Amino acid sequence: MTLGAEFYNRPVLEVARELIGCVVEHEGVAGAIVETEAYHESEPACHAFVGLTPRTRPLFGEPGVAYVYRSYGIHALLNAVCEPAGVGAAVLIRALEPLAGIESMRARRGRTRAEDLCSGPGKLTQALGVELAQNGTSLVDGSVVIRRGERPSKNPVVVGTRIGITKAVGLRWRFCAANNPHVSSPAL
DNA sequence: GTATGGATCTTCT
DNA sequence: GAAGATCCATACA
Repeated sequence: MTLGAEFYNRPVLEVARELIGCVVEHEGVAGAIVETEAYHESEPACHAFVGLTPRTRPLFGEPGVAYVYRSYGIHALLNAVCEPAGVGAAVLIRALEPLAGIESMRARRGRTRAEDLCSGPGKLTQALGVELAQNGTSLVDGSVVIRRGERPSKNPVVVGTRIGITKAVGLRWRFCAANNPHVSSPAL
């Protein structure tokens, strides 16, 4: 059961919280989301804050679409576009707990420990095989899909401050599964 | 165990 | 030309 576009067509903070425990899948490789961050055009840490550019165009597009961009020249970061078309908002997927296709993840990552496969936004895209080519593709019926998790209420969610940014540092817009070894960094 | 620098792309100054 | 929503290998304590 994949999440429909209506799931993403809501306030980005709600979507970010509810994505915890959901499953991301790409070409048979899958992982449960254990950490997300919300970004919205109303705050300066969001790429959409500067307005619509060729790079940020997917952020302002239809909800339920993937926004993949390159960070620090090397890493691809995976976001899920939220809120109605015209509003620049997205949820950054920061960490996964490996569920399926773990051997593929290991082969792509060159790591063996499960905690090293998806415990960071640049790592999980590499583990899943997601690249800039997926930018703008649908998360509802595209090659990368997000579906409802099998363990709905078993994931207590902790709120914290976002990581690796210099603007709007104080907003507590990071959500992660409590006591999960696969998060990139424990919440405050 | 902590610290530092390299990789390398898009955008803005 | 510099900085950024990062990760990893290497160098030292």
